[in-house]
Amino acid sequence: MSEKVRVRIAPSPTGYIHIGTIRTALHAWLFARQNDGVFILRIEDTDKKREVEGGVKIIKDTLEAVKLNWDEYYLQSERKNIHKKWAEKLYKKGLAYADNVTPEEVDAWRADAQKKKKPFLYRDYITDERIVPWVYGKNALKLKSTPKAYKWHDEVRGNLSAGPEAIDDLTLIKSDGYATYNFCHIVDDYEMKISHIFRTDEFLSSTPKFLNIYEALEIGHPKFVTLAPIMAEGGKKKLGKRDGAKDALDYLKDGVLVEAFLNFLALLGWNPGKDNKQEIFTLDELIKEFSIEGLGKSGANYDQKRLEWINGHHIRNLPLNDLYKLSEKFWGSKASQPDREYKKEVLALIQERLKYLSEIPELTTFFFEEPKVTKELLLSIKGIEQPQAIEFLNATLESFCDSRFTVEDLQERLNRLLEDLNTKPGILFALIRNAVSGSKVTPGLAEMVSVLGKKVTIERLESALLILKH
RNA sequence: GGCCCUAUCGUCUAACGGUUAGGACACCAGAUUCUCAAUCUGGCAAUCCGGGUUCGAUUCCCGGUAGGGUCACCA
Repeated sequence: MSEKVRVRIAPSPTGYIHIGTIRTALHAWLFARQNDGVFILRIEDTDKKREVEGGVKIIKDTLEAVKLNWDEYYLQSERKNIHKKWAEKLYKKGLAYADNVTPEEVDAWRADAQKKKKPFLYRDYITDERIVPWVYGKNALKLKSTPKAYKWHDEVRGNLSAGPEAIDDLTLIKSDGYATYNFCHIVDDYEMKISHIFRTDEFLSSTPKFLNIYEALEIGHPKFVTLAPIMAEGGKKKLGKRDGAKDALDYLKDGVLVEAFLNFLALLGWNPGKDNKQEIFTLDELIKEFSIEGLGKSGANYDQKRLEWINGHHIRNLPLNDLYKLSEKFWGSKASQPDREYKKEVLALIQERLKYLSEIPELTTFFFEEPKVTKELLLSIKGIEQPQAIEFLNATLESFCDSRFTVEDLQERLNRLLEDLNTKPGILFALIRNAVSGSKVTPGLAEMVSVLGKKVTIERLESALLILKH
């Protein structure tokens, strides 16, 4: 009784892909991979007016970038004749019709319904006199609906139902010959033997209309897996492009790791259950743990802070070499000359501080260029005066001169300086930090100085002394 | 407005009639012989409201309320 799992993601090429689409795709993909099933990419490009140039490529590039590989690919517009064939079947059976109603008239009907505070149902307004022969490519074909109540099951929402008032005459084939989504997704899902439809909330209320079409077509339907919507941050609205839903690719450009991104999205509306409190998942773990039972019914807010936390975890969990590979396009222009070994050492120092790879330049500037050190900065440490600062830096210089610049050796010398100078790390270390980096925020002092190297460190200490003396 | 869906800490969520309502993010405090992080420890903090059913409701039912969705020759 175990039918082959075949799922699809069906985006339309209308621009960039936002995280809601990726989340739906991810859940479907995880389900397919877990069950040794098939993940299908079907481009829903039957609305030629809304289609944007390069839209298909954007979809493919985005899915590839987030590692959601597909096993089969279809362009819906190429299936025009198949949709036509199924539509003709309905037409011949008298279950579909064309009419001579103008768009203006429909608008007027709609306005009328609105005025009467009633839902607009086409079937309430259309009359037999308006029916005309259907000419493919010339006029539109509509379903002659059969109003009735429906009960159905949703894998996430449970048992659902709707009354006959939810049923209406949907357009099946547009006058340009292309099928509408409402019609062709049903035909295509059937022909492609889709087992589960992963989709979001917005299709819930049209499900009875779809059931009406399935029935007219005399075919069964896949299982419905209706995901909760993703809500805009802080807001109570469904997250959409207009609410600032970002291009999924933007996250990657900001240095969100793909695995972190998928980890974050997978957890939006899904959790591994009561016995598993895991929050950080690798992709393989997600495939293993994912389950339809773990999907939630209520809308989830998109939480940037949570994404940052998850991304930080994934960054820290990465072996240095892997992180370096991923980091390559994030280094600033000033870091172009130095060799990769040096950059790796720098990276190791900031690995546990990174939330986004895009933070690399700002955290590492002083490793690659002369810092701007000012007298004010050097004397900004409370509890230190100019003469003392000069004394401290001189002592440090003297001590560092014959150091081998290993972290251990430097740490020892720093500790000895604390004793010799009878001061606290909060003062001495801060002074050296400022002198060497021009920054108040850096990695650990000994580690940082070790990576900077003897030559650079000595130079910077000397130049800081000069600044102080003026 | 009709219809459909949803409702637990600020946020993501666990609980499938019996728990001191658990975890995580965020926030706050402390620890980590230096800053910022990271890490560890501790703290703050929730069942939308009103009725039922039941010995017992976060959980089941009904009604409110709130939010979302939908009512296209868009998907």
